[in-house]
Amino acid sequence: MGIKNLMKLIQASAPAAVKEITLKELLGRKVAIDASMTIYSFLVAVRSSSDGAPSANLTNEAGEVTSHLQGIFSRTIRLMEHGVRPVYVFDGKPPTLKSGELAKRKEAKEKAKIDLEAAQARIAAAGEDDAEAAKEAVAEAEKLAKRTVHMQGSHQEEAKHLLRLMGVPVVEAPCEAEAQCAALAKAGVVWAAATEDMDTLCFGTPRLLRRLTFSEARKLPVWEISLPKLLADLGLSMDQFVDVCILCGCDYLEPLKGIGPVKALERVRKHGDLAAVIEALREEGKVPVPEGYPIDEALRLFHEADITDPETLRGDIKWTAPDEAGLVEYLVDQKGFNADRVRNAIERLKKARAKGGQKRMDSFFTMGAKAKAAPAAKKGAAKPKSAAAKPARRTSASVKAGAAAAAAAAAAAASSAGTASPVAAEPSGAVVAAPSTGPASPAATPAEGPAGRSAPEAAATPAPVFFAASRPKPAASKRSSEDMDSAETSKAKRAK
DNA sequence: CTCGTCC
DNA sequence: TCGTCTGGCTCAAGACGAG
DNA sequence: TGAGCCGGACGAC
Repeated sequence: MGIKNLMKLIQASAPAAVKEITLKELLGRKVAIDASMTIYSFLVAVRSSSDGAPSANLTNEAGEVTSHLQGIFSRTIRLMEHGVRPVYVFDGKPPTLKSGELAKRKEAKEKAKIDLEAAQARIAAAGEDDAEAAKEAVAEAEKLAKRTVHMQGSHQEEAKHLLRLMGVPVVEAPCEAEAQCAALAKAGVVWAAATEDMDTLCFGTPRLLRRLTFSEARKLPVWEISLPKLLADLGLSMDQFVDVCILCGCDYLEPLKGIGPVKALERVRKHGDLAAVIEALREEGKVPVPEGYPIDEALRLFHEADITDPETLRGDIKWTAPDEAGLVEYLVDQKGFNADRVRNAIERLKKARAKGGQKRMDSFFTMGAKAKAAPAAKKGAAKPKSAAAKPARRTSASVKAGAAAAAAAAAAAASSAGTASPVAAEPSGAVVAAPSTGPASPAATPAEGPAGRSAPEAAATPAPVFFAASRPKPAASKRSSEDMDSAETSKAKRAK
């Protein structure tokens, strides 16, 4: 899943697009979560071992798997206790161009299954005689079992049922959940998409949250990746960014031998767009490009992804009171959960709902902007990717001097643009080069904050910092909606 | 903090 | 020679609380 | 499955 090595590329060439944030900063935020990935990770991780045997998922007495329910239940409550308002987005039908990728995964899974059976046979054969061999076989079976984890439709349906009982909104995407998450974020229906899948950036989410898992500060901080900032620092338009990602290797298209992230970026900067890059590669003849290499279709999947118009979902995305009796009946009676724990959790959930429901100060601004933007939203049918889009600026130096210089140049250019006006930092409104269904208009993307906010920060740093793990806090800058986010209530009071 | 439990 | 890509390898992918 | 690490291949300079 995702774009190969994209995170590395970002860390090398646009590190400032990634910000470490705490859960506190997500208070009151609506966040779209890819449900399938979440469920899958719970199925893999939530296991329990019993005396010597390889670990297995949690189950009720009837043998039905409950790991995903346990995981979703506790994580959702935990998030809501921090004031996060999660929306779970479920996959629909996968696009046909993905079938190659899916077939590959299926094959790998079947192989793992065969290996697993072999390992299990070895466990049995080793018996008590050879404790050493048995232990080894168990360890191997353990790993293989995780590789054979297969998510079933029933798991998804059960998760939906649980979430609905909890009063947490569920969205059923027509196709890929990632695309729907991005559309929701782009339209401002949610504040960000939370997923590990970097594809979501290609689908145009203005904000991507990674590592929104885990409890409190116990582990790693959450990463917020800003798309406008990323584009500015890379010096790419949205279209060009997608081009780079496709060249790096995505689920839809085999990557080209000899082209990695560095060359992908270099090439797109040099030639302007994907079609031109491919053409040049064919002419040069050094990198083999397959005959019917379907770049147009891959482009279409990203630019015109099959999604439900976020505006039609806006009204349904609500956090309602949990159905307490329903939850007890489902989790305790049907799935064998501990009654006390469930009741306790429900109490926490009810309290948590109140916390997340508090209106953020900036919601006022957001709504104002949206109201104005709405009429303008209906744009004409999507242009077939304007190849005419000028290659933003091609520094010939960057090709020569490598990523470091390129990043420096890009960062400098971006920050100077950014300080002039927060809006200008959003490159050409490319972020909202919406798919045909996309209702988003530039102004409807609320609080394109990160670009505006971190631009001054970058300007204040004379030399480019490549692994800026700990950057100084940005000084409070101009008042805009995003400043309210970080400054919270104290700022709000002063503003009064 | 580690380790065992959740179902 | 250096930078970049590749292929093989490994590991870990949850949340919680009792002690 | 992805992400980090590493020895080796290969092309650019």
